[in-house]
Amino acid sequence: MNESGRTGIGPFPESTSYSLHADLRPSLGGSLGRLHRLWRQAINQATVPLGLTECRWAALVHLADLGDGCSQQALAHALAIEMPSLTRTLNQLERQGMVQRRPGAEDRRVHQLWLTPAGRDCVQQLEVRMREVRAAICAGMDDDQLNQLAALLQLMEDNVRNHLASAGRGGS
Amino acid sequence: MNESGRTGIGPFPESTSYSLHADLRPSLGGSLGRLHRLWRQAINQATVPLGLTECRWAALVHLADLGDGCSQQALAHALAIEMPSLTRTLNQLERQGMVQRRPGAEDRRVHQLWLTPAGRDCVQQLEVRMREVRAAICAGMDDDQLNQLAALLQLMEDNVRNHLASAGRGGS
DNA sequence: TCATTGTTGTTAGCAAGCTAACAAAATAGT
DNA sequence: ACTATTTTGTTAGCTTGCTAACAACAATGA
Repeated sequence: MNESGRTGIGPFPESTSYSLHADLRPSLGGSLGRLHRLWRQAINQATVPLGLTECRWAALVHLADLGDGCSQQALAHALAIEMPSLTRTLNQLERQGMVQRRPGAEDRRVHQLWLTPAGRDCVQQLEVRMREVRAAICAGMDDDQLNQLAALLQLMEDNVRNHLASAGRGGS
Repeated sequence: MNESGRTGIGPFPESTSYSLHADLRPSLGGSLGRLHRLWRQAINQATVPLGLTECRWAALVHLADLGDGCSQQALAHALAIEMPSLTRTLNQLERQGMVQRRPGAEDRRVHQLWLTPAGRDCVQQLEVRMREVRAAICAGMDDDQLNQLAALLQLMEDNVRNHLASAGRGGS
């Protein structure tokens, strides 16, 4: 079962040396992607027993955060995904009895979202498990480093959004 | 067209305040996912004119890095994706005339991978464009910060891999 | 009032990750 | 030498991101 004793996965040398602005190979984006995939895998491992996958637990947790009665639009924005992706996820969650869509009283276009008691239960369990995974993943990092990481990620996110916006309007 | 003048996308307050280890809401993983999606979007914008999408340009660039003649196994590992995902990507690249599979001389199971001249051309253009995107995204960050970021990402990646390994063996 | 435009959500279908199950070749064990 | 296991790659089919096109409702304006 591949017991090579290294941190890495296979029998390959871990050629993950990052370089500076100047001479870099294009690995930072790749690093992000890898970490994201691995993280998802870890959370899936912890949440599959609850009958949830990444997009479903993420939707539940963010919904709990936004509060009952919020629109799908708002939830999609919080998750930074597009509406059709959310539609599908909510269909699944509704079928599982975690979430309810109710027609909006004011504006009959919107579907207001409500956590069911089962959904609320689930969120509680989720938070416990996610805290565990996160603790494991952030092992060896102190609060300072976490804050720096968060700040850098935020800065980069802002930068990409700006870049996308300007390039989208005809900046080549 | 939603010109609210903020960095964010919509008319929503940007509630992205990160907290410390202790009291956090589970947003760091989400932040990673968002950044990864946005980054991909930016690169896609720049590389679609070349007839490439994320997984294809990533494969090309890593193949160029590993050198001609490497196995699919090795490339899959470098990309941190599974073999079936790579198989599909390589089928596309082969159809596009960027890459060639050749039967391995020593071990007839392996397919050795070779960049065609067209593929090599493409990699060169890719590197230029990716450098641009990357420069935009890393605006306002100095080498120190980039190094710290890379180190933190690497640490977290190692942590996840360890966590996955131990949880996989029954550490749950 | 009635037509035009914008917003919310849906359906349909593509992209690219994954696991499971397999064939073919190499390697190990008896 | 012959069987059993491991490794490499493939196919099939699921998940969850996306865009495009649409229906239903709201808001705006002649």
